Amino acid sequence: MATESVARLADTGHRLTATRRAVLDAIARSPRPFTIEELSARLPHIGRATVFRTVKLLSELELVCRLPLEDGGVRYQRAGSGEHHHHLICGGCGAVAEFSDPALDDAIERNAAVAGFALDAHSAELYGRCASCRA
Amino acid sequence: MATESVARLADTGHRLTATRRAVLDAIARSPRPFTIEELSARLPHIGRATVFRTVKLLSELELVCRLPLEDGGVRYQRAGSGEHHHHLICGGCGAVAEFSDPALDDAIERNAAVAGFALDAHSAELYGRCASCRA
DNA sequence: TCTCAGTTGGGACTCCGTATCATGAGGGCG
DNA sequence: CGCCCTCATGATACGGAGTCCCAACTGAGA
Repeated sequence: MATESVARLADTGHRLTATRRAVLDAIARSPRPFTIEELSARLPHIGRATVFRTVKLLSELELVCRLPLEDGGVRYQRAGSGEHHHHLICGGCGAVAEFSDPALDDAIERNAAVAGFALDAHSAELYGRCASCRA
Repeated sequence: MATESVARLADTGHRLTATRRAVLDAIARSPRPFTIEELSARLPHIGRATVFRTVKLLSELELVCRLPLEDGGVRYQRAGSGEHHHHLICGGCGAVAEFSDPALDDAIERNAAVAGFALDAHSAELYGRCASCRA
């Protein structure tokens, strides 16, 4: 499961340490978005600083994605396809659905162009209640 | 300049204290988005906790809006029209342009509906370089 | 196997924001 | 106009999140 991640690390000139494999593995078996503290708790033999460093590295490599929550907190999730996407975050159960929508990206680019901005990045997070939490 | 803000405070059952007027005034004369620390530095006779509390209150009343930055930091800005809008944030000079776009909001709502989400809120921030920083 | 740059652990530290609680001051009411 | 209750304030302690530091360790290329 983490094989592409391992390859990505190697390709970008990073070492494949036992620690990094353990972190990748823990992330791979996370059914839902996790906090650093949760991840760290599941890896008691790994230093907290290292968990932070590793997740930061993985998010730079786009192997995990950062989810800013409505309350200002942050969770992480392993990146689905590696494709550009946005998130729907359920305030009830914490589930996260990903979606991509060219129309949304077009709208974003059009507005940047109108304002004369050269776009580097953007974020779009939708907060609500998923279908099962609504029931 | 802060007259509508003053009215809004009174309307929502909050007191018009000298401290709050001072904070509103400092915000009103902020030419660009500010951090709490910057605001606090300009109001040396006002406690830091009070500045935090006041800005939080004003953002709940939608008199100021919260700008999550690309690097994870946060700045605030007095709310332009009070209308729903999104932000274009320049990584060069820190300028912030606001825009509203029904097409963008439609795309957001459509995606939430497709996923079966009841939407509470959303955020969309665009990061880039403004026209003058590109020159 | 040797070697060294990259990695790790863990504790100290910074930053941002909140909680606590005694004191002070709006503003409705008489 | 002045009282009084409630809300607001300030100082400080506190808490969580993330980073820094540095000595010890370990991949992986030669």
